[in-house]
This record gives sequence, C-alpha cells and structure tokens, in this order.
Amino acid sequence: MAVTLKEVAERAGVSRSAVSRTFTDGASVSDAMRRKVEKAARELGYSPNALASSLTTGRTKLIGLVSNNFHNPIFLEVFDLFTRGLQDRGLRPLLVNLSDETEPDASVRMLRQYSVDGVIVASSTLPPGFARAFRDAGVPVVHAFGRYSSSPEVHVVGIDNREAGRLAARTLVERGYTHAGFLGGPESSTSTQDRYTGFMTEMSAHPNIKVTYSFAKAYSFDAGRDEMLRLLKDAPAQAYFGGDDVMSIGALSAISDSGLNCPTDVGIIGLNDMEMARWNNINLTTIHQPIRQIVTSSIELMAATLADPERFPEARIFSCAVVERGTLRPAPKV
Amino acid sequence: MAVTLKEVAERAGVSRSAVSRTFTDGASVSDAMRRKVEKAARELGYSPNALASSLTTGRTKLIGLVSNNFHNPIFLEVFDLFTRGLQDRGLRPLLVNLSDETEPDASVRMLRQYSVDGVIVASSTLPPGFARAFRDAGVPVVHAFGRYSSSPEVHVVGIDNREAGRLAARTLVERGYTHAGFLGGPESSTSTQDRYTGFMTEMSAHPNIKVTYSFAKAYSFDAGRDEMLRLLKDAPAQAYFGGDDVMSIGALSAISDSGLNCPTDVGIIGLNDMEMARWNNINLTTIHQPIRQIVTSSIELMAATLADPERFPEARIFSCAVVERGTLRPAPKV
DNA sequence: GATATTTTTGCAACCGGTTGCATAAACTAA
DNA sequence: TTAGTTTATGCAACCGGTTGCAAAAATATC
Repeated sequence: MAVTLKEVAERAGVSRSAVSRTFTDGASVSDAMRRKVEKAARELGYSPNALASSLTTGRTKLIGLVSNNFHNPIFLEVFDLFTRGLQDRGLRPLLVNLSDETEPDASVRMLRQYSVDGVIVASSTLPPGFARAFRDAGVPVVHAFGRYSSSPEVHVVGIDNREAGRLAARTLVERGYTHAGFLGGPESSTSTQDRYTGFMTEMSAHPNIKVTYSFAKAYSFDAGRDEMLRLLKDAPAQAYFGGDDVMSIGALSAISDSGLNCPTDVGIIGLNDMEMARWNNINLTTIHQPIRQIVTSSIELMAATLADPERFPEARIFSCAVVERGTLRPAPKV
Repeated sequence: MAVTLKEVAERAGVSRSAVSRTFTDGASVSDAMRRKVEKAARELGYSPNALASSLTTGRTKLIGLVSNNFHNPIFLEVFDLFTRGLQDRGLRPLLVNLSDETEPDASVRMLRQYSVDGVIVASSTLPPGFARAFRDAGVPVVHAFGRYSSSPEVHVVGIDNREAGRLAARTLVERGYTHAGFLGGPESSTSTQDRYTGFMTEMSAHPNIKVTYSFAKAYSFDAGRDEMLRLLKDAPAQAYFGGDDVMSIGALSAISDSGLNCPTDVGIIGLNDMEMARWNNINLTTIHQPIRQIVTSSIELMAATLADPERFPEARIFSCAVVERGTLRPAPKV
C-alpha cells in the first residue's frame, strides 16, 4: 500500500542508497540529487518507514510511558506535559497502563518486543524489579515521581517526600495548631512512608504538640473522605496533612458534610497543587509539587541517556513550597 | 544486545524458519521441535522483535491514540479505559497530543511513518482532513466522541449532541423554569453547535419560556466561571445548561462567589457526569455521557475493522440520561 | 512392504530500510 | 594538463524477522 524507498528510487532513476541518504541528515548527497529525489518522493507521497529503519539503526525513538495513576487528575497534567515534551524531541510515547496488571513482567516483555529506546515510569509506586529488568537489558529508565535515593539503580526525578513531610509539619506548627494529624495515603506506598517519616521527625521536635496519624486506602477522593469521616467521629485533630490534593478534597467534603467549617474547625493542607486546588470552590492550601520541572527534567535526562548510554544513574530532586489558600488558618500574629 | 532468532536457531540446532514458526501461532511445528526451540529461547532469554516481524506481516499492532483534550479531567478516565481496552486486545497505544499542534499534518505523517494499524481520535474537535488523510492511506480511523452523521467518512462513536441539547432543554422545562440559559462551550466546536441546535429546537416548542445563550472561550473551569460571572452581572437566567461538567463547576464557583445559591437562585445542569460531578462538595446535576460504552465500542469497532479492512464506515450513537444531584431544583409537584 | 497422503522442515527470497566500501565524478593545486 | 583530493554515488550485505515452495520425514492406506 504505502510507497517504498525502492519505488522512489526507480522513479527518480537513482539508487536506493541515494534515496535513503536524502532522508538521513548528515549524509552526503549533492544538491542536484536531493532535488531529484525529493521531487519523486513528493510526487509519490513517500514517507520513510521509521520501523524498518530502526532495524538497522537500532533506534526506534519509541519511549515507553508507564503509569498506574489513571485516577488522579494530576496525572492528566503529567501526561500532557510528557507527551508534548517527548514530541518536541521527536520521541514517541508508547503508553502503558499498569493499573490492573498483576504481572508487570508482561509489560516489560512487551516494551522489549517493541524495542523502545527508553522507559519513563511516572508513578510513586514502581513495582520492584521493573526498573532492573530494563537496566539489565540496557534500556534507559527514568523514574519520575520516584523515591529519592542517594545511589539509585535508575534515574530518579521527583521531590524528597521526607522533606515534604517536614515542610507540612513545620507549616502546621507555625500556624499554632496544638493537635496535628497525618492523614496519609495507602501505607504501602513509599511516598506515604517517606512523608510520614518526615512529618513525624519534624513533629518530634515539638513535644507539646499532640500528633495522631492514620492512612487512607488509596490516593482518592472517596478514600480521603471516608477516612476523614471516621476521624471526625472521634476527637479529631485541629489540622491535617492530607496524602495528596485529591484525598484532601475528599476530606474537605467530609468536613463540610459534617457541618464543620474549614479552616475554622478543622484545617487541611494537601500536596501536589493540582489545577483544581485553586478552583474557588475548593481553594485548597497545599504543598506545590513542581510537576512541570519534574517532567521536563525527566525528559531531558532521558534524552541525555539516549545520547550517552553509559551515563550513570542520577537523582534529581526538586523542592516544594507551600501555596497559601483557604484551608489553613493564618499564622497567629506575634 | 538483544537475542535474535538466529542465535536461538543456532543454539537449538535448527533452521531460522523453525524458530519463527514456534513463535507464530497457527504454524506447523512438531512437538519435539517446539520443545527444543522453546528450551533454547528460554536459556537465551529470547523474545521476538515485534517491529521486525511487522515488516513482513504488515501489522504493527500499534494504534495511534490522538487527542487534544489534555485539560479536561474526564479524559483521564477516557485514556484509562482506552489503554486498558487496547492492551487487552494486544494492541499498543501510541499517544499523540494534538493540543498545540498547529500542523496536524505532522502527526499524520508521524503516525504513517510508524505504520500504525489504526488511529483512534478521542476528541469532539477533529481537525478537518485529519480523518481523510488516514482513510486515503488505508488506515482505519475511529472517531470517538465525534460528531454524529448519517454518512460518516470514518467510524464515529459517541452521543447525539443535538439530542443531548434537547434533553437538557426538556429537563429545564419540566422543572418549571421560565428563563433558561444555554451556557455553551467554544462556539467553534461542533459539539457546542449541536447542543445549541438541540437546545433551541426543543425550546422553540415552549414560546412562554425566555431563552438566552452565550458561549465560553473553552471547555474549562476558568472559562465557565468567567462567563457565569459576566452573566450574573446582568439579569441572569434561572437555570443554565453548561457546556460540560468542568465549565459547569466553574459556573458553580462563580455563583457561590457572587453570594448566590445553587439551585435556589440559579440552577445548573452539566454534561458528561465525570467522576468529580458526584463529589459531595460539587454534587452537580448533569447529563451522563456513557464514556465506558463509547470507549469499549470504539475499540471493538477498531478491532473489527482491522479484521475486515473493507468494512464500511459506521456511526454508533449512545443515548444520554440525566443524573439527578443537587444543582437543579426538583420538578414542581403537579 | 510398497505407495499415497499428510505433516515437518529448511532453503532462499523478501519486507523497507541503512551503511561500509569501492569506484566515479567533481574539484584543487601546480 | 595532470596528478592529488575531496565529494557523490552505487553495489551488496545486513538489520530481525516471515513465508512460498520443494524436499524430507512421518502417517495412513491397501
């Protein structure tokens, strides 16, 4: 069906190599030849088969974009940024949804079969062994939103969740709350664990503040809401650090449904600063996670590793900042 | 780097064809041969190169998944459903973000270069000519969330937006509103146009009801909010049909920020029934768009067309229904 | 046991490109 | 002009598979 190199060569009356070379930049072709070939190609509507060429060049420009976060709206922003960023560099995202995959091995195999040049995992919960499988196969892996480590097996780009936990704790402390709660995401998630550790570490410096904690079942609206409803039944804390924005919004809903006011009765600080957080009917005070930078940096790192496969794994950690909105009471005047 | 067919053949002491055949189902291989080859393959960690085989088979199992809706949270649900559904059928989504593409031609070319077996466009605003370019190249196209037409150029799966507009109008009528507003999405979008037509058609049967209309700049929270703020300055309608849920949520925010109450002062009915619409702090009455069915049906249609390329373009239209929540006043008792 | 039939297997060509190498053409220098 | 260099082109092998065809092996038939 499609026009092939050979047909263009015949039409232009030149060799197949000549055609190939006019479509490969950096190759040696005379102007006259280029014109001839381009004319024939245009007339025939030829465009080179990227997959066939990958066979000899060893590059497909295909990048596996793997995630298991298809329920958190912030990931739509993440996908938007990734797809655009990759496209801008001529890379093609092959999207893999790991959500209901009991066997991540199947995805590993599939991505290898399609000879992806690299894999970007966008998730805070990378299945163990997943990264290693690629690294062992010589495929670069960048783990975006991954867990910080000083000697990572693969590239990691994200925030220091322990630091984020500390920041949340410091914020609650400076607002003068005397009973603070950690309303975490699922306990099994490494990001939850790290935020918990950071939060508790910071709080341990303030023994006068009462600290309680619990974990929700998922990073979701319902899970956040359910957990907050449970907490409100019993003596709740004055303010909570929610697992993320979606959970926090769920918690907000629980608060208002219980006839309480936020921040007067119960305060909340989220994490992510998703677009929705600034919507006026939500107006969530939250910790901004610099997703744009994380994505940009992940892509950059991927590109660099494609250029130099020997590159040593690296961790890039960005810092977070509190975005003041309406769900935490202001710092008391001194 | 990767293990090739040839190496497996050598190790097993058989021909390359034999190896190829053990990995092609339906091919004729004896049990003894199969065992020998599988053993060698396992020992070497071989897995066939999908791209190389596509060269001869003409099938890549790659499906272009094209969209320009990376800002509407409902599309995360859409991507989730599409990726899972495609994966289940052994198809691989190559994600294309058309958002800032001034030249959709570039995407067409790219998808052709990667020899995608088919293209699914998930968008209500398919650039004209986009579909045709693929059809002319013999690549099946399914336009999900596309505009209904009785003789479509490509497969179309979605709802009848005119009917949805009528449904919205009927709903406002039966609630006894005497001044109804159409708060549309961008006027250039075909879905907006169709909803407008349907809405107005139905309303024209009720000359006693005052009808006003206007269009927002985009299907976004801010656009919905801005437009509603503008409307509220001047004699607003008693209830509006919002362009979609996100816009409607923006409008809700405008209403409450203006010190008004929904539905007492101004009612809203959205369209989509995204997950968020049922969040308790939003609780939006809306028209449910059956996205699960639309996606499932799109994939089904794609699979069927891959099996039979001669298949004639088809339109599959699903019906919508009102989901009652809290942003429209109840029907008056008779 | 000989022959006809079916199933397995390997050979070799092909899919649509790329690329090292040798030769031809174009250009420089003297 | 001629020799020396540089640049452009074509040949042929190769990338990692598939597949039609014919020969070989295994089964069935009588």
